[in-house]
Amino acid sequence: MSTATATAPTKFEQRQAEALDAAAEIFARKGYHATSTTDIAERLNIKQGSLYYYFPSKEAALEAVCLKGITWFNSHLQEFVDDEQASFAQIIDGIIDLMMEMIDDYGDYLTVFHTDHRCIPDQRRAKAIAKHEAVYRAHYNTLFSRAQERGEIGTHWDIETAVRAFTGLMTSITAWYLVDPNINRAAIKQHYSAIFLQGVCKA
Amino acid sequence: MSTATATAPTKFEQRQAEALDAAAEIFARKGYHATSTTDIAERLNIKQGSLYYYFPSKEAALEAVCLKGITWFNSHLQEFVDDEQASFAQIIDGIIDLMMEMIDDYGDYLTVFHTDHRCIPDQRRAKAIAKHEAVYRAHYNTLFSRAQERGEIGTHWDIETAVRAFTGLMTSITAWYLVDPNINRAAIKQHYSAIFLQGVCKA
DNA sequence: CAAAAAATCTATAGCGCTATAGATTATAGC
DNA sequence: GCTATAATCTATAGCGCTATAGATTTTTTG
Repeated sequence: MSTATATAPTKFEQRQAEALDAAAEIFARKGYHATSTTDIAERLNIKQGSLYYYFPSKEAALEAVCLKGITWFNSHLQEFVDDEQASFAQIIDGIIDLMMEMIDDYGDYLTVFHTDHRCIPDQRRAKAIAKHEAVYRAHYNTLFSRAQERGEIGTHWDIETAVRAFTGLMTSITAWYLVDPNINRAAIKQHYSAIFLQGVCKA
Repeated sequence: MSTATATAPTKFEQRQAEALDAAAEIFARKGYHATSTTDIAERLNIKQGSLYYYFPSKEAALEAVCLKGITWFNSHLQEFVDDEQASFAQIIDGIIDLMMEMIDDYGDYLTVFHTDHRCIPDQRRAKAIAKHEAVYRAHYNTLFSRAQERGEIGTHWDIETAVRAFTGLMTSITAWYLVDPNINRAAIKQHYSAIFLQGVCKA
């Protein structure tokens, strides 16, 4: 019974996850370099040195935060790739929803990934993050290429440009939403979806 | 002749501008907190301490960089506000051009503003930057409201949402362009302009 | 409850960085 | 060319931060 694949998290793992949350929260608020390990420890009501029971280094914590964020997003993006029935419009709406859900539930992780993933030294980032970034781009490419083949995106569109434009819009949702979480979700979704779909699908 | 308004820059001012360029360059590459004053000094071929002949502090340098960037952009945005003849489509194309020009000529300043302006402590940022950010938003609001009054933007659009979406697209141009400066300017301009104009103007 | 393991604390070594002060070299003005 | 001013250098004080080591407290387990 102990060798089951999805074993319940140990107490250590739970606490480690709390530490990760704390790190994400403070990194998101102050930026990686501007947060001290003391800041994170205070958030957990422990002393600075005790943090190192859960992480070998501040940098490892950043890496873990970035990894958790992009892994979560990729796994959900995968679901759209797997569902070959959905229309492009449904997919776009779905991804916008997904992004908003991520902002609600993992906003700090998202922020940290966006603003600080380049603080991870190149060599480590190549190992830890680059693979996931490639997956993320591949998923978008698959979805957009498929739409183009089906005639849902004009043939004159360069897929990479369309993907860039879409992710740019996604990022601006993030920036907005994080500043004012009371914003009208439905309105954002409707407008952004309209902008993108009408821009890319018609003409 | 010495009291003329636009007096030629003194040697000191020239060198100070060089120091600003160096700071912008390194800040843009490594981020504010990750760059040391030694890094900046080396770029200028002087010793670390000598920097303080041109700036009272590292933070003041950051503030100056951010200020120069946003001031440049605002002054050019002003030109669009002043030109009441231009169509919305012309304005959007013009702003995209403007952004690309800024990326070419002041890319580092733009990057630093985007990624590090929040490193300026709140109190100082309120004094130094906030005013310019308000101008920037006001200009966009003016341009977009005017377009809506003229029927160039659908009446169901919330101006602020449209502005956000547009600036989000602008930011993604920046991110892209900075990674690969050899990209096809004309193609980007055409596609982004199309996405936005068709999304906002029709329907 | 006793012993073992886990979690946290205390204290500090050691590093790198910012900013300053005073000395030094280069430049400009007469 | 001499003097004054500008520009840069050298040296360092002093701070805050990361990471480690060993002591200590808390929790688990038999």
